[in-house]
Amino acid sequence: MLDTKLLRTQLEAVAERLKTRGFELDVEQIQQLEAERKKRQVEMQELQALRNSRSKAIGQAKAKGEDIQPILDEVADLKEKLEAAKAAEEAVQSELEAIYASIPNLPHESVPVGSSEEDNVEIRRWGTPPEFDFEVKDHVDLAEARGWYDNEAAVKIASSRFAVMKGPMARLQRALIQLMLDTHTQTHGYEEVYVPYLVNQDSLRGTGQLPKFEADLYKIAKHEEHDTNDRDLYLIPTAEVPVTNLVRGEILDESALPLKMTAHTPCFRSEAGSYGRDTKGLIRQHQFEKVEMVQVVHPDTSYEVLEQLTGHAEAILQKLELPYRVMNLCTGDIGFSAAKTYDLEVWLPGQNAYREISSCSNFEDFQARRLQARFRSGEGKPQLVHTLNGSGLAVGRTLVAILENYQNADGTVTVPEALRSYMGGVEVL
RNA sequence: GGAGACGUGGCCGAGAGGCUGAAGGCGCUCCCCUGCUAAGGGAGUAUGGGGUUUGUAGCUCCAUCGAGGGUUCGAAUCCCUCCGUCUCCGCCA
Repeated sequence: MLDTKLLRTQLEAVAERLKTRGFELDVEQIQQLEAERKKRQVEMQELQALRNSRSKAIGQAKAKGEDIQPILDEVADLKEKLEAAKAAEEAVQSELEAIYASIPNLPHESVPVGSSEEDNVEIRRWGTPPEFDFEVKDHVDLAEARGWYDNEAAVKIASSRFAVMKGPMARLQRALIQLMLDTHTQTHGYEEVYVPYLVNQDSLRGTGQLPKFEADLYKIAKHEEHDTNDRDLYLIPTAEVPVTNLVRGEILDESALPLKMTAHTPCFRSEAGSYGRDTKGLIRQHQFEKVEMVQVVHPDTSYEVLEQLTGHAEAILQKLELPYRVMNLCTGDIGFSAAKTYDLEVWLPGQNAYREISSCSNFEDFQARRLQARFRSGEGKPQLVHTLNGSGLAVGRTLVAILENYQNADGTVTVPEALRSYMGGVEVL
């Protein structure tokens, strides 16, 4: 959520910047509602003040043994008036809140202006795509040929876009998770955390998945359908949700910053609206593994930290010697809550293309405001923190990248050096 | 899953319809006293929002005693629902 003060005082400028990401803000409507809000709120509060003072007077009169009937007569219709004023105020307020909750974050000035992924700017490349003197297979053909990947079985026990993996491939995925977690904890200074895979609505609101993106989430109905669903839980679409929500409602001591956390979790996405894209293989699944990095930092440092965090994700690709490039997402392509995002795209020989494998974002105080995640420095007022996160990395896609980049003519796969200790020393699968 | 107890500020803990945004204690901050240490005295110490102000400060109003509803002129206090914690029993990895 954006700062309401900013929305009140610099609405035009905000609308102007939001335009760069293709978002049209109805300035006039907001101004109207704000004026209405102000009026209603003052009305309501004045009535409340009157009620409070009269009620107090009744108490005092009673204590002195005086007749309270005159005061009671005076406030006879106050209750009804107050209720009406309250209802009016709440109506405007919730209308405004709904609008504010749907406004995306303002892009940082270093974000290139553009309308689609075509306009993303390549920052750097690392590594060279390997050359093969045989016809390369994609990860599906390769893994199916070895009996490692069984799409039919997944469809049978669940549905399409789920995976069944066996033997060395399943183990390779586990090895990747271990490598990533060990690297982030041992050399990048993150604390490993274990978190719930089901979360409540407050958590999803805190990180911005709700109210706008409910359709992308799997919901677990806890009660009968006719029951209220406030307490329904959702499968996490990313570890970002439970991990970032650890600081929801907290006032941290400045010395506790930065908070650096990493977690491996499965992620669940219903991917409504993406049918027809990446239907084959592991690229786009309803369930996939991811190692996530989350940082909660002092506002002054967040852009510096974004560079570091991106570097931490890159370090994994470098360890695995997978060629990749770093993209600065343009205003039209960054996510709802992000002020700036770098995507890491890994080279996939099977597709002859770079594909997203990590997304590293600075949310500034956009998430923190809704989370009410703050810190206090000295005597000062609590101040909102900045939050960041990045995949480090999407494990399923890393698995794809390894199979495809390390494939051999005979259908075997060489194990990257960095993974061998996690694979019992095996060099070739 | 069953039965009971409970949920108050940074922490402990009183309060049982009005003078309570909340006694007292601990902690913390500042000031005074003190040769050092120890001790003592005083003051302060929640969060969000609105109005006023170009903005800050200030002033002022509103809200918040697990959450949400209700009763009442008035609720931390009474009633209901939910969430959570503890104890005992049951079950389970």
